[in-house]
Amino acid sequence: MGANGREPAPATRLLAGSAGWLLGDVAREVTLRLEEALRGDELRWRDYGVLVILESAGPLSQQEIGRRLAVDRSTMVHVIDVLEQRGLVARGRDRADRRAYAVELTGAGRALLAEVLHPLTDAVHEQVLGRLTPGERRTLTRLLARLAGPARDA
Amino acid sequence: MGANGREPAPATRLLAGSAGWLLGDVAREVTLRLEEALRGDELRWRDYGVLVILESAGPLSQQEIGRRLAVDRSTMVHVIDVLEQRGLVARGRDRADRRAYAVELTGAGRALLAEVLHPLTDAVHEQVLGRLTPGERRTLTRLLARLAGPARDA
DNA sequence: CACTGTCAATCAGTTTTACTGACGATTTTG
DNA sequence: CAAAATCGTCAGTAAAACTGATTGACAGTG
Repeated sequence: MGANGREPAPATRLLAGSAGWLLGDVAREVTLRLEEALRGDELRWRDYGVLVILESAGPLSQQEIGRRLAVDRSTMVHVIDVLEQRGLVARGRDRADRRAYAVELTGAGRALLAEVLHPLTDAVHEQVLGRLTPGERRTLTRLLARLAGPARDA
Repeated sequence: MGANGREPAPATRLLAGSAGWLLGDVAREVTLRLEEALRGDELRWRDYGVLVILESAGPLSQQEIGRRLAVDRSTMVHVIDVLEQRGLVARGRDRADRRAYAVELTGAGRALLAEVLHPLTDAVHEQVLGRLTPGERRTLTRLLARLAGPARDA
């Protein structure tokens, strides 16, 4: 898994009024919990990410998936290999560009997401975000969406 | 550095109203930019994390630092080795428990933080958080602080 | 005080993981 | 059409992290 084994403590306490550090702390915690929740299904955070992206965006090339997850193209080869062997995704050919695959979710992949993975990860998010009221949560989501938005200079 | 080389795109667009995913996206971007900014000083994100923690919390054992960063104790050995060789931290002995080190910042470490690293990372945070108004930024910080707070069940 | 169990740091060895550079096939550009 | 760029792949390499064992220190037991 991650590293330590035990529950992580925040990296900053006093200082660090900086939202950046807090962001890192919270994200690290979410990632650790997510990895733990997914371990039973022999999936890593990144595998789940691939499935979620395909679910929301439809068929994509391996590189495009990797770009969205900040994963190298050569690494994506093996990631998709495994998911394909487990029948969760399929490598179709992109008609417009025969160099690229059009990786897409299979029915089994879609079903696993709906019946197992989403409930699992929703629970994790609930654990972490549970301290906020629904209104606060909406506010947080809105602010983060602004930050995650497109093209922030270069 | 991270992986891809180029600018990362958000992992989720449509779906994913879930704050958890957005959090991951934004944190990933901050991390990538931070790594890039620190590369000139031959430091990784984690090294900077060690220095920041020591600056704000005072001398700590290697394990405690690792726990706060979710880094394994055996990995911390080498991390501190390098920082010590560069004269940024010093391994003192913990008087109360002579099994543990009391790792602390040196003057050089403190100076590097103040004169180089903090300005560098502040700039990164500014790039990413720049889309928010000061008021929104305060709100975000407050919400994240609640999430990063102590003891969220087990 | 000898004895047992625990814990911090370390180290050697192993495993995992990620990147590099090159390649064929294909597309795009000039 | 020739040249440059792109997608996926793979072999080799480099780096990073974990495992288990060891040493010295601490805490509690009888």
